[in-house]
Amino acid sequence: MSKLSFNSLINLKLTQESGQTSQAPWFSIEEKDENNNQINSYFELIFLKDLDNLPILAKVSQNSNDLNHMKLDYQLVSDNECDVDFTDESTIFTQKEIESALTKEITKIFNLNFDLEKFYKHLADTNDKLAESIEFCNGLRLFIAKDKFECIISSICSANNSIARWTNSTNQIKSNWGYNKEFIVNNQSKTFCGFPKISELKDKDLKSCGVGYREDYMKKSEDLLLNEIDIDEIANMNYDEAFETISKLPGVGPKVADCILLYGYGFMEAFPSDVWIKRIVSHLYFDGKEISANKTRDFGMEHFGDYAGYAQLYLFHYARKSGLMNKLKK
DNA sequence: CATCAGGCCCTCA
DNA sequence: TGAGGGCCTGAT
Repeated sequence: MSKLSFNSLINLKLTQESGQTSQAPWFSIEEKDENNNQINSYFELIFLKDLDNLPILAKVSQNSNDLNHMKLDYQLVSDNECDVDFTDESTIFTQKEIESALTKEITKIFNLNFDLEKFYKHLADTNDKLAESIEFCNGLRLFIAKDKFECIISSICSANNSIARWTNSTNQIKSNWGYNKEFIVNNQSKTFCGFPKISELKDKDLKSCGVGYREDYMKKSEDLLLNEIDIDEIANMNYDEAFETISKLPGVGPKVADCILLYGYGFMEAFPSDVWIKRIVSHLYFDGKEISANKTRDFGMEHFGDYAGYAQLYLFHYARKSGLMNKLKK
């Protein structure tokens, strides 16, 4: 077992299960430690871009009463055990290289470099209405996409859709056409799937995965991403440029664009405004007077600045946990 | 059997 | 520039 660990404030379970749209929650198991504290573990197949897209199964786990620590273990594809065997000849990278790249990737995915305490202090100092959300959201972090293309396709899929159907569709796309690999997890065999590359999804029957009319949007977006728009180049743009560029994709309106920019690229100033954020913002900041989605977006970006992405995440979760959401239901 | 879901696109003032 | 109707499909 490896000894990799992280020492930032994070509520792993909350972050995984708060319904963020960049990706479906990872495969999870719950265990108890010797003191009967709950330990939450999450598994996912990660591709290390810095190491020729080396596939690796990551396991992050956390003791539920210690939100300042998180543990990281991993398995290579060639292994069937939880311990890594670096004598395998198929492994052309050193243990150090792998662990360094994996640590970097996990840090990105769980947004561990973001200073949560500073964000909380900012809310308290400015006496923002969102300050009371901290009690419901302590340790909640953005769950950043591990694959930009996956984020784009699944975000297009999320529009006018239910979470259950959205999760189902993306999982089917992965298991049908993505890289599949079996691992032994918790003493049983389990298949993990990566998301297909752009070219691999080109001529596939996406409708069979239940995406409905969105298939058209996805196909045309794939064409653009293969021929005109460089998916990685967007990361080098400023927010406005990136928003304009990603909005060229069919099926990508303002809300989906901001989701992709926030969760796929880490643009923290994005404020994805769906119908719920609209209702919550109207209630909390406009005295209940209903405002449009566009105006909600303008307000969020102006009011929260570089904290807009986190503010949106906290607003949503706060409303859900405090009962406000039920109250605003129409 | 209707209605609706964590929007987008298109049309028409 | 913005308001409003239609839309795949599975769940309820």
